[in-house]
Amino acid sequence: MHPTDSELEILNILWANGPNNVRFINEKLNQKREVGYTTTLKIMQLMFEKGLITRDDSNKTHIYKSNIKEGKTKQSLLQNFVQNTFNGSMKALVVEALGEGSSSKEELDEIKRFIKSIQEKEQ
Amino acid sequence: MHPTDSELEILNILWANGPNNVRFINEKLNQKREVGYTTTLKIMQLMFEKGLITRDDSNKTHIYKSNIKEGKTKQSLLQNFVQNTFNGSMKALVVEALGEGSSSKEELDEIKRFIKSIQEKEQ
DNA sequence: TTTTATCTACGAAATCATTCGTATTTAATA
DNA sequence: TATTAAATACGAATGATTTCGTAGATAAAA
Repeated sequence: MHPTDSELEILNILWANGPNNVRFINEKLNQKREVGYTTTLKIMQLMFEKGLITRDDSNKTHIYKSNIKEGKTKQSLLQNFVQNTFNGSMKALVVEALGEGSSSKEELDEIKRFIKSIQEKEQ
Repeated sequence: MHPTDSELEILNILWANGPNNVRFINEKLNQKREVGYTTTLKIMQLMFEKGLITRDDSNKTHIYKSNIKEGKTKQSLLQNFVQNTFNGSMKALVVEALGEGSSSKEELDEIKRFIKSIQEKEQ
């Protein structure tokens, strides 16, 4: 089950900050863009119904928690994106990713260093 | 302007096969999944209105042609995906892409060879 | 020329994501 | 206790995407 963009935004906040209430999430979201409180609440309620998140409702203020794994989720989203956009070829994606414009020079260097570290590890 | 998933499917066919009519696109789509002819037609008409594709309507059967560049489009989609999913870090994406499960061993090797070729070219 | 096949145009329904207003409940404060 | 503040629940509107049926136009075939 794939989260939508809005749901992913919320999941990212939960993954980075751990379980939290709606107000916290909403404030984090509002650091990026304007969102009404009840909008965030509604989306999180729907996410709860979908099973994307769980909640502790033993207190007035409910505490929400991600119910799906960050790594698995992102890997699945990536898989899906590669399928749709690059006909399933991860290489085509990497070619585009390492091509001009996509990343800063610093990040490119960092990526190359990472690749190198894999290669060394495996030999 | 970002194409939707369905629109991207159609664009991919146009990019790979050049200008074509609705029937051709629809048949290609039906090799993957069942889609009605008028569904494909409608989507392409909307794509035309959005300016994603152009058409030659001098004959009864209209010939449609992509109006956006494959490379630019995919780069932009990738940029967007990286922003939403990996907080803008292309490295985080590559880490996930080269991680286990995402690609076959063969493809991984291919990617590594590609990376190597870049590194050699730049030094 | 009449019939048949093919294509476009168009409208409308179904689904989904997002948004927010209002009502209600609960807790904290005066 | 009475008031205020904060939280949840819920319904409904909006807009976008996808789907397809039907009607009408055009060309090809009989």
